[in-house]
Amino acid sequence: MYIYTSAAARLRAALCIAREKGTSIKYQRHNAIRELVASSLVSNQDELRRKLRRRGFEVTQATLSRDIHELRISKGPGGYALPNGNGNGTATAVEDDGPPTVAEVMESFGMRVRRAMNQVVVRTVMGGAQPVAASLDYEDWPEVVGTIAGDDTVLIVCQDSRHATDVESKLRTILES
Amino acid sequence: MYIYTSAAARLRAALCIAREKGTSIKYQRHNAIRELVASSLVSNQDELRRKLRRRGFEVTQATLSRDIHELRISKGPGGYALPNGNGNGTATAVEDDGPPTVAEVMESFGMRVRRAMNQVVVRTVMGGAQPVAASLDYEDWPEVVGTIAGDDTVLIVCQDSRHATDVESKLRTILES
DNA sequence: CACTGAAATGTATAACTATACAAAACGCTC
DNA sequence: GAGCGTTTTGTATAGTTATACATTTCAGTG
Repeated sequence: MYIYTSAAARLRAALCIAREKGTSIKYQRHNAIRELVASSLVSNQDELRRKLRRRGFEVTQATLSRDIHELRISKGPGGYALPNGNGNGTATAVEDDGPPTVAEVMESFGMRVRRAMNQVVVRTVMGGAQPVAASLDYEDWPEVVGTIAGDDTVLIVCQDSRHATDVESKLRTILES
Repeated sequence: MYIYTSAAARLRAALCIAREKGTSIKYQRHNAIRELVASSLVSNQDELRRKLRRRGFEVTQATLSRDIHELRISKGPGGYALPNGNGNGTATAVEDDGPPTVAEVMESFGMRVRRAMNQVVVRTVMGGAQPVAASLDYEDWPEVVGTIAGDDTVLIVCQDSRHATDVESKLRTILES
């Protein structure tokens, strides 16, 4: 069973927006899928479902199977991929209001979260560390003393172990949605 | 149950040919798969299995799943497809034996190893930090929570001080050997 | 040749994806 | 709002792919 009430509410709200903008909710979801597939590793449809849920799209695996077919997305050794080469042309029309949130970039790039003492280490897809660190810096979490990012790893330094544990669980919640 | 006798006979015959040509039967099958995938529509692994059987290769779906993985073939709306664009160039020397080991890169680049609390800092020659960190990530040592690399310094975050000491000594051993 | 470790394969099944069908939501017209 | 054809979605399940484990084959070595 799913949480029908909140889902229904969310759907209605989303539909309201959709009508105002003249775009269907399905079309918006397709754009979100393209974005996720292009910028992060998506290994199966259930993973995609969880990532979409964090963005407000709550659908079942069956719907995603249909979406993927309609978008002509293919699956290979590196997870799902946009159609051949120019898979971007249609990917536009993505509104970005200000810097992305930690939740957003973690959904897109985050892979693993681990803690050691007062530090938290986040593994991301290649090139994902900088955006994650930037969003953390921007949101300015009180537990976080500072961040350092390489190519696919972010080191988050916290006040102490307890705060690190808090940060770890917050990030892990986002990731596991 | 399958017809073991004829299968066995065919295998032996094929192996005989294989030896003469100096190529393994698996390699021959891989080439046949590439050819079929490139020139005809293959929608699933069972179809591929039947097509291969006509060419004298009698294997199960499981083996084909492994072959497809090794050949880095992807599946999309148009059936299976060879890897990215130049699907042919790779025809030879497919299996590379992965990234270099930590030992190899440390011998090449490593200069000094020091520890502080649960962290280990490795100094390398200029530009050596990334390869060292990459090999550490690849080998996925259990004591290591994560790594971050600059130009000539790698920071290795470990579970705790004890693990960091272990890592320190392992790296130092490589360096001094 | 017997033994040994590595590589390749088959079997059985878990994991994942596609689809038939039914229900709901939509966009119309009246 | 009621009626009606179309579109979208969920449910249940069939279809497809990946993988743990066991077995067989292969290449060396003593």
